[in-house]
Amino acid sequence: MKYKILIIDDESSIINLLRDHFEAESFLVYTALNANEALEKINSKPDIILLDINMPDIDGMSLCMKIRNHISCPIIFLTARVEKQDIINGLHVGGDDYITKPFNIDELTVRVEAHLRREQRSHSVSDAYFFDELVIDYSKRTIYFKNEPIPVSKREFDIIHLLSINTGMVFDRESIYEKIWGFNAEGDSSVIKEHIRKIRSKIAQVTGHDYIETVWGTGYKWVG
Amino acid sequence: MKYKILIIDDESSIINLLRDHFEAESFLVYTALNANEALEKINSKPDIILLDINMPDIDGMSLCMKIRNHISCPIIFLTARVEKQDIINGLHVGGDDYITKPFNIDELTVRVEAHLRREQRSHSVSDAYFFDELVIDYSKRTIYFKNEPIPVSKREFDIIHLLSINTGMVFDRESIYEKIWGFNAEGDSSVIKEHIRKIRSKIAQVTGHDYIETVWGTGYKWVG
DNA sequence: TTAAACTTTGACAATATTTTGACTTTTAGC
DNA sequence: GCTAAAAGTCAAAATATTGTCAAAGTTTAA
Repeated sequence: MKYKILIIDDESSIINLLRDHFEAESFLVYTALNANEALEKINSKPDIILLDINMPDIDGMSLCMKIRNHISCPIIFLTARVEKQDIINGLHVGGDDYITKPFNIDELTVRVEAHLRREQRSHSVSDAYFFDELVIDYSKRTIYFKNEPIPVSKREFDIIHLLSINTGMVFDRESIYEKIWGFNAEGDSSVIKEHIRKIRSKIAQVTGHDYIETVWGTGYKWVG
Repeated sequence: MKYKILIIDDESSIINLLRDHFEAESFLVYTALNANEALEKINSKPDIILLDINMPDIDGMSLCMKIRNHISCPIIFLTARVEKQDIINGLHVGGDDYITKPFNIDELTVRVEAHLRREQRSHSVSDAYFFDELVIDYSKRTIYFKNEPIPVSKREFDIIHLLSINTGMVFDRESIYEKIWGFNAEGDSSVIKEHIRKIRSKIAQVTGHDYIETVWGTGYKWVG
């Protein structure tokens, strides 16, 4: 499986340089010259993102925030060497990284690979959640009750996944829709109602218990 | 910068195991074998705390409360698998987490890292307000008393939220109405009377205490 | 290519909440 | 104590949100 990398920079010379390099390293490369393009390309679910925060027309930090609302992969920031120290500190956050321009492309590659390895390690662990006899195995995308699988569809599993790894946290229909269908998906978040109904019916049929609680006026949450 | 982790457990074998592991992961490790030590070590301002709630001489929950009065970092509870369900539920309050013993150390590490990431990203100190046994968890939009949720409606929670994050500050009905319904909402701010009544009744029924004080001729304020 | 499974849609029913208004109680000042 | 303004109470009406169903559209797998 090829890793997907998204490169966001307003200088096409840099984009081309990086594209050539990472394609040669057999990455699947996506690129964006501006914020709008970047947010569109997010839907391709990249494994890692390179983001230039010095683009003249764009506030790199707020773009970063928007990206963070949709995806949690590592982001490596490309910054000018003259960047203020407080910005640099802000960037070095939670698994993210930065590298100053002009950069050594080998160093960049090493960092990218380190992040991907680390991400993979963290995903390979803790890949199932247990709620008594209900087991949600995220790597197999399967739910079990007393070791018997409960068949659910793709969308249904996506919703169960989102809610259950955030047990207790309330999601409104809009944000479930945005997170799973993609932020610029067109359509009506009221489909969620129907999916929730199916999920509840399938799980309750087997377990006799409703794991999804409606928070009236707000959304739904998983209760363990 | 190294992350600081405080490990509280009465079994020194577990302490040593965790110390070795987290030092190898380049954490700065602080440890405590009992409640007093724990409260002393709090002054080192750890970024995350691991707390065994099954210590024989110590009530883990009340220690947790005391810790909460000093610091608002995430706490991961180490619990026995046999712990009662209502305790488990209570632990999920305020963005905290729990892991059952015997635990997989990689899974523990992943959770620790996830919490540190989340904390950094959201910049938010803690998304919950603790007063004695009453906990208002803003991200979950839920109120708990002794770990039992008290159901409140959307508007009710909005009002509780506004008042409680500004404990002691008096709001007149007009300004509550403006802040929650929107400044150009048409309607009568006397609805607040009714909502306040419902809130008081719901909370008092469970806690026996009225957290909203009427300031006659002026408005209402939250009293902690 | 076809059949089955999945996803989406829209109308409507079922529920829960919010608001209203008439009424009672409490309060501060006279 | 008396009074007027402020706050509290209650139940019914109005409104908003969520649940359900069947049918149509779409994708997937054999």
